[in-house]
Amino acid sequence: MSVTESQKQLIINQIGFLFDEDLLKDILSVGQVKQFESDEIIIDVDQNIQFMPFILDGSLKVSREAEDGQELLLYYIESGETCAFTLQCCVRESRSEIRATTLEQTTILTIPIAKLHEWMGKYDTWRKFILDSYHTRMTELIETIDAIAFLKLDQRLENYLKDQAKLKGSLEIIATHQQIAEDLHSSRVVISRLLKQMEVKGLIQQGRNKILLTSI
Amino acid sequence: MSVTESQKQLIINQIGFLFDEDLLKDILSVGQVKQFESDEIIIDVDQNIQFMPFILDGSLKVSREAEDGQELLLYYIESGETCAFTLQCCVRESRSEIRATTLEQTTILTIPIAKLHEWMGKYDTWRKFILDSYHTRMTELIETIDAIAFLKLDQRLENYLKDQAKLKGSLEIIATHQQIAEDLHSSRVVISRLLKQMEVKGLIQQGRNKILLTSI
DNA sequence: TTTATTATGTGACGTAAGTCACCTTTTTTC
DNA sequence: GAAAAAAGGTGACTTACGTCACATAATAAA
Repeated sequence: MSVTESQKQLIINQIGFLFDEDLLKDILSVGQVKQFESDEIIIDVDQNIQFMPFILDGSLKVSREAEDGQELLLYYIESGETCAFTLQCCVRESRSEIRATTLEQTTILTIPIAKLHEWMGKYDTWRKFILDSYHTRMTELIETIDAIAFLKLDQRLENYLKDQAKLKGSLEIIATHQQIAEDLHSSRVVISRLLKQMEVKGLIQQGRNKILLTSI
Repeated sequence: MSVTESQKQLIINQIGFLFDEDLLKDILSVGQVKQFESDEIIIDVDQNIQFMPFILDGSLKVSREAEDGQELLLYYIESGETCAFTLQCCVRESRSEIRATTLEQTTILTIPIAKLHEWMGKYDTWRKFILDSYHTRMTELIETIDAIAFLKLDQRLENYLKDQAKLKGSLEIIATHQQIAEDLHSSRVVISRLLKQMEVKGLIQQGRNKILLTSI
């Protein structure tokens, strides 16, 4: 057995409902469960991807890097989801175009890429899952485009804070102004100013390294 | 026969190489070829999609609309390609999140959505094509995000003009400043100014409703 | 030909956001 | 506890871009 009994239960709880029995058996027999700390890079730009990751617990952020090293947040991946970009990298044996970083302690189930292709021909629930994953990501990318193109920074910042709170399941967000600025592709000074405005309006309370959402 | 002999040849030339023989036979037996004029809306936001489109000749632009009616260009679809968004709309029976408009006289092969699912289980070359389509579109969406987030408007305009020229296969671009402004989600006045700058620099020549790329 | 309509040019001005400089406060390190 | 590092606050300034107002040129309609 490549997974322990308790890991098996976790897998069944988190992603079991997505697949039929036979496929679940296959997943349990070839999958491996790995633990990552916060802020670890799981997949990096230009890296060759060897496995497909399922998030069992925790969360990832997926971001893009410009030539000058500037970063931009694309979307988050939460429990029960996977990274659609991995799929094609495997099929095409191409390199990653994005970076995936853990946001907290995260448990990931990894599937060797050889299996992905095999299951596409074999399991209907697998095909549905893969197509769903792609579609979810595309929709989120479009939402990202909408936000950058149509919203002003103060509104994007507010959305960002709400997203973070939802993701972590807490109204207290642990982050420096610098980190937020990088995610939103802005500068520390600007973010500091906007956060101060929000504080004056009574939307948040600030402490060193943390922001508390008061009136959401 | 739902397609004529000459249409059959067009299909084989444009997309035949993608699929194996049996699948191509299926495509020829259920597909229908339709002609569209320039600037026709093929798929609109919130519309229910009944078919999957293959571009045999011509091109489409895919765009997004904000609440206030502002538009933003997402990407282009050229000969031999399809719209990945359609795929999932079919599977999920959800509504379109985007708008697809013809850029010129365009010939499209339509496949009834019922077949898509069937072929996913049946043909390996079909699965590969679908995954490839998704991946291409995601990559293009990311490039769009890169452009909006990292580039200034003058650079985006230059890229836009080059893309248009490539797409139409001509260095003369037929468009008003207003149309360009809408695609780039900017304003007419700003585009006029930037184009004038490019003209002064000797990059382009301008006429009413047209722009000629001189030094590319 | 005269009149409307559409496309483009341009100055003046407003605003969001980025940059720079420098400061204070909090935390870490020695 | 002193020194260094990290985080955050703030005024002054710049820049890209948008908006408004109005002028001119080209084309279509009457």
